[in-house]
Amino acid sequence: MSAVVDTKPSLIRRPGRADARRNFDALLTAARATFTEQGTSAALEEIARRAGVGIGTLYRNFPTREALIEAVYIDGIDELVRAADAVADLPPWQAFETWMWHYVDYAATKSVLIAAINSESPALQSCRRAFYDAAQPLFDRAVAAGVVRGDASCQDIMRLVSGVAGVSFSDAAQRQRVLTIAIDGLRARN
Amino acid sequence: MSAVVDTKPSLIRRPGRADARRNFDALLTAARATFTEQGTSAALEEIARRAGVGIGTLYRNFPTREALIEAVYIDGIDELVRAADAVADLPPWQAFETWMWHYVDYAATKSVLIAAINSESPALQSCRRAFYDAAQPLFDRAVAAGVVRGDASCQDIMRLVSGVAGVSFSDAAQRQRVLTIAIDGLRARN
DNA sequence: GCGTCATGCGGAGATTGCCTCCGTTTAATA
DNA sequence: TATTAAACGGAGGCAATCTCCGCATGACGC
Repeated sequence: MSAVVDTKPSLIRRPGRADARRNFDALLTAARATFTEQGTSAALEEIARRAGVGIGTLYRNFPTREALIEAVYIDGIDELVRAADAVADLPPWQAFETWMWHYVDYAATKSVLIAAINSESPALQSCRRAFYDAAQPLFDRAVAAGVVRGDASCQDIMRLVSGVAGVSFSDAAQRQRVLTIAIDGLRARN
Repeated sequence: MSAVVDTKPSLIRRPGRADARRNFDALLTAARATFTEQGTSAALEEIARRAGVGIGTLYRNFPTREALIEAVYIDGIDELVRAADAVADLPPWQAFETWMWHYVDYAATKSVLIAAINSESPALQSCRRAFYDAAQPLFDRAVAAGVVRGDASCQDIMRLVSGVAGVSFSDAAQRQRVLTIAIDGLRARN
């Protein structure tokens, strides 16, 4: 039996050795910050520097820039999946809508990352699956209750919303307005 | 009075001298192809090589990578603006919808470019304006006829659709389905 | 504790792409 | 055809990417 393990359940596989894991996490944190500030073409050497490790360590953990971006992206999905539990006891439409807004916030900040990675990678595939598994029950319940249109799959809807969320709006009000139209359009016609 | 001018009316300013204009167009064509194949971080030297010009010529016409991407992007808007005329004599909803699908096709191929440019650049601003000027009449007519919901602006709707179009779908059928939901959601509730 | 060894570290250096600069070439005009 | 303003293009300096390998260190059995 293993002792107390890593804090995160995590969709990403972290290294086994303590120092390696420490560096891995530091890199991920530094990468998230740097990508957010400077975009996905930020210098990898700076990320290594910020993380306090050598460039060699960065490349050992993430052989390509894409692998690093992907890891940052995937890392963020965990919380989202967990957020699905938190809304489970709300009424169908409310649960669905609330979580959808969570998702919107996430997709907005991460759309830059999505654009920079090959979405066919196996790691991303399984990550997406975990994500849809979290979304599906909320969706099913809402459709069963007749509050969400049933002529589209859950996946369809997630893509629709993520697409809209990824657009760069001129101001927060417009973003709110457009997303409201999009989400509102998902309601079943009465 | 000037003699017969350039073929394109164009939102982009092309150089005056014949050889320069030839190179400018060749670069734009090469850039479009290369960016489509390899993404926006493709080697600029390769683009120059494909266009059959020196790297110096590329940089003279497009001082930064962003300027080149922007030019490719803007270049594509022209056709879209012209397509708005072609649908002018269809019935309101049909005109609106048909053009929207034109837009969808455009936005899908160009979403990668949008992500890579600073959308606050003045050239892009005025380009966007020309674009909205083409869209607005179609939208107004559709709203006046009561076939499109009036609680959103034309701009709101374009952003919504472009966002959805930019998502990478697993197959064409899903893309079709999701976009149909999005566009359908714009209809006025009966 | 202590030895051993597999695993991870990190930076020097080769490679590749970015961008500038300036001597040469060429289209336009009279 | 001569003049000249504009454009051409690639050599070269600089910066970032990525590999490689000798050194360091955490894990584990004793």
